[in-house]
Amino acid sequence: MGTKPLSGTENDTDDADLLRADSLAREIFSDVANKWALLIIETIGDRTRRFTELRNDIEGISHKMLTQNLRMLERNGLIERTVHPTVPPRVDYTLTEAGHGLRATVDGMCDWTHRFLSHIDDARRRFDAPVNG
Amino acid sequence: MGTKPLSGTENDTDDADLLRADSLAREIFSDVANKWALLIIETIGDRTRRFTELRNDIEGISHKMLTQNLRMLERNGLIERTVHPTVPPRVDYTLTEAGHGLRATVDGMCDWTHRFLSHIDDARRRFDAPVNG
DNA sequence: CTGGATCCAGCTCGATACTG
DNA sequence: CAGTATCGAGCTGGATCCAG
Repeated sequence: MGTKPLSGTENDTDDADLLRADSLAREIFSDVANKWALLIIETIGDRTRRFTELRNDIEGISHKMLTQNLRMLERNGLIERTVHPTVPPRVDYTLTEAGHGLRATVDGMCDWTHRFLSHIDDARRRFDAPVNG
Repeated sequence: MGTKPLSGTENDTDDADLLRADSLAREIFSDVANKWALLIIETIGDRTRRFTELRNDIEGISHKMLTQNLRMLERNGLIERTVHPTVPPRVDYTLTEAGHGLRATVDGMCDWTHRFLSHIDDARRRFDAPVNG
């Protein structure tokens, strides 16, 4: 709301148009539309999570990818990083308001994934079917 | 529906859990959570689009990436590919029901991007601020 | 524990050429 | 127009080491 006209009459690609027209929007979209970023956002959720917790909970993510994406998300103001000056160090990550907003859409995507899971599985099998004669 | 328990009591990462527990879900998520796939879904929208139209409308996408992602989306049953046996050939792409479902969530992400655009821009500037003394 | 830096194998992607 | 195949530069990402 606010800046966006949102005609809604017959323009069926308004959102995509905005991504096309605005290079900053496109840049943000590119940052955010990757599996590690979305998985991190989703995994933090409502909680306060520590680096190692995330590392353990996100299967397959490497130290480097986690660090890198965490920095990127922090830079974009999607997560907040709190350093506790203890020893050993303790660093907490939480979602910001913007982060929670994104999380809502990722929730939708997770939901979608599970709704169409078997449908997609079928489609794959059909597509991958041997070209037997 | 069906296979998903969905407690809803205090589990704040149920969606992420499902992505973690189910390797197929994770695989689908990984396929779909990339910028080109989402941009293609969003650009097709409600319309019937041709290869070259998509190529022209999605700024920065290469012939190869478009082909590759189109195949992947078709394999997952998210888009339908229709070949018209004319000359020159004409191939139409439309979203399937599953594709439209995904599109809805991408719409949400586009919307989010624009809602938090200036917020994110600010956060970036703060983060990138020169470490002047 | 957190995280920066480096090394390098492997994959990604763009360019190009070729088919129907 | 749509699509496949190939090649090579460059980026990605995992492993590892070091530091606070």
